Amino acid sequence: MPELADIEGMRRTLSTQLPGRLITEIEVLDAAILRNCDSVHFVRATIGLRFSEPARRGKWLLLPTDGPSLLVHCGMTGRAYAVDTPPVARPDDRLVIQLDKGQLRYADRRKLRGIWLATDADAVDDIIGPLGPDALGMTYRELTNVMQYSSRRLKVLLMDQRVIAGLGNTMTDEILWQARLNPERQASSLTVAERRRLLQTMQRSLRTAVQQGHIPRASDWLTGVRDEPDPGCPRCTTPLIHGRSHGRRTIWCPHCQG
DNA sequence: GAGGTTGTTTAGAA
DNA sequence: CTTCTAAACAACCT
Repeated sequence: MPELADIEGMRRTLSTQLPGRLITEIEVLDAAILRNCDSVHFVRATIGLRFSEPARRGKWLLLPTDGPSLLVHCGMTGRAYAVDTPPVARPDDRLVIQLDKGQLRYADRRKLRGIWLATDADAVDDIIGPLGPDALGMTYRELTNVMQYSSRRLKVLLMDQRVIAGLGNTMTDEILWQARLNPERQASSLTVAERRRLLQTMQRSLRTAVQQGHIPRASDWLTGVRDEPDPGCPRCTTPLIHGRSHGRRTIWCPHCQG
């Protein structure tokens, strides 16, 4: 589920539901997702708070209130969403925040990350840690700054949240495929034209994904075929290469991305 | 049982 | 110093 576009989709939806809502009750179904406090402290600290406008930083979802903020990181399988009426219980339900109208829920199968409570802006920064500029709306100057002297490989650099915030494994493969750039290239080896192409492709594909509220799985995108057993390139049908960058699955077309 | 997965952090090697 | 690798976290799928 969660990369920039997915998180942005959650934020956009929650921004129509959450502002002004009052927390009346907390149901901690699995305390393991509370990362910097225990259930008792979390309940005591949050009941009576009123939500304001949700925000996003990279893959972090920020849920501010008139008091402390809830910081949500969905890991690989998390999802934060609001409902009017309680849905049928599911095994991956972790937290239910009862509101004066409806519920805010957090579901997460694997629990790789979770929810932090931040008392003020400094605590927010401490918990989130250093983040590069957000991939959505990144400028050419920012991209050049992080790339021109880096000897790291392209894909690994793009996925480093301290360098660029928001890109995950799936979108990074997609952007590099659309821009016809090999993920193993050294970042500093890109020409000005290639960097401009990378930036334009990144912004165009991210905007499309954000509009849909999730990463598209279109047949003319790499995302549409990457989970097939024997995928061919959607552009030229050449069998795609499966590799590994920084321990992560990496897929590219040996013809288009040489 | 083995091996894989949309994320991040850590230890240790090169 | 920088960069890379493997493993860990956890839970489910094939």
